[in-house]
Amino acid sequence: MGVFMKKQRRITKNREYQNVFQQGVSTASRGLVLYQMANGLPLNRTGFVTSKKLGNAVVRNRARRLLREAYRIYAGDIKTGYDLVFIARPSAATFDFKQAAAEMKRLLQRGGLFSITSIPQVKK
RNA sequence: AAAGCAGACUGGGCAGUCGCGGGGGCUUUAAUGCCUUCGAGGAAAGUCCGAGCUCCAUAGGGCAGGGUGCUGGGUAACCCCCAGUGAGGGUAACCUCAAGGAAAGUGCCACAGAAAAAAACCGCCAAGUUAGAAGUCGGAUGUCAGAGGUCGGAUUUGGCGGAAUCGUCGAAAGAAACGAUUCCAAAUAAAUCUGGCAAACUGACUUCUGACAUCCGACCUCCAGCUUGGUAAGGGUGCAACGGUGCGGUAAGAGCGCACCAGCGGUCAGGUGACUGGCCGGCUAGGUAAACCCCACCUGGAGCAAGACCAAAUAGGGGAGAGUUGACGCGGCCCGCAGAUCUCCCGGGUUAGGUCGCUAGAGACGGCAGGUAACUGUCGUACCAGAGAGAUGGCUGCCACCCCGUAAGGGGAACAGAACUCGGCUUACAGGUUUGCUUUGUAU
Repeated sequence: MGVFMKKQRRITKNREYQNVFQQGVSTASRGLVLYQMANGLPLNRTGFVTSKKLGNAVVRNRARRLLREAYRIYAGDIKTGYDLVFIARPSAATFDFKQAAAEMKRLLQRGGLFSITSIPQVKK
């Protein structure tokens, strides 16, 4: 469980982000945008984008942390081999943890990323 | 107790659980895994000053440019801090100040106002001049009133008055004051002679006095205009008007004189100094230097994406020596440095790929000593974030705080996130704790 947020599992290069944005598939909800693209690797990599439209540095840091925690809930239930980029839209600045988790679950479902055997549950 | 002033501190706590980044240890070739430990702020913010550090020439000389600007101290340094001085504000505690030079020069001072620097618009005063008015005095003429005098003729004397000439005056025209001569006339006076009855009213003439009118002259006063000069007391304008107030003084005024005050210069005393106080002096100098400028002091540029090393790909260079020209470059210019080209030697540069820089420090905490203080010295203690698409978080429970509600309960909780490191400044900030002081009120 503890390996899902390590550095190898993160997208770090600007070039990789540009690849996902240009070649990936996007899904959007009121507070989030998800870009997904198969990466050909035996693991998933994630990136979280919080632009200055959200607010000051404190607001951006909190949004990114909430998204990371929310992703941690579902990481074990997702198909492998994808690069995922979550972008926070301005309304995400006021999210609490439950709202962030619900939004992410909807996006992952609409992107068809949950494994067939998994039954997604919001964990305590 | 209320209101206020100046500081200091704090910025939810505890527990459980799941995570993240760094260090250390164990295992492992490595990865992985396990254990342990550390992990946001008073402003981490704005990036406004000052430094360290790095590269450019070792950061050098001159000019230009920039900065600072009461004094003394502190500091690695400062546009910072401390203690003072001065000015302004506040009843006070206390607060504020870009606070050198305006008799070095130049400029500017909107509108208004005569005038914005060495000023005369109004006003005030004097003299001259023109015209007018009133008054007083004198003269001439006329009228009126009152009082008085005179009234035939001749002669003599005196002589009012008038004319002419001459002299005096004047350049002259002329004037007519004085003198002389001549002539005219003679109201009338006196004397003598003589005539007549000679009176009164009226009348005529004349003298004096008064009043009135007109004219002339002189003086004085008033008013108006003009000219010349004096005057900065007053008016009005303005942020500001050529020191202020008072008394004297003057034609009117004025530092023209004096007293006090402000300011200036000198001197003495105190203070390291800014400055303060006393005395003396001559009497006056507008403001503006965040206008140019002058003076004193300081000041090279770029910045951790600095910069150093490594790796792969691509395929360009670098160093040393000589050296015309001095193009390009080093910081805006000059000097200077460096330098086109040739010879020799060597392996580099670019690309946000990696590693280092990169967290032991002008540091933190505590004690002691020095100092009013800023701060400094010394001793002790501990090691206290270090990422790189960027860690420091999620969930749950209890307690504490604030708001709503009778209650159960519900809701809220500021400003804000390290990015090479320090010292400052500025700005933002819910609530809470605390120290000293001031004013007012109450009680004793």
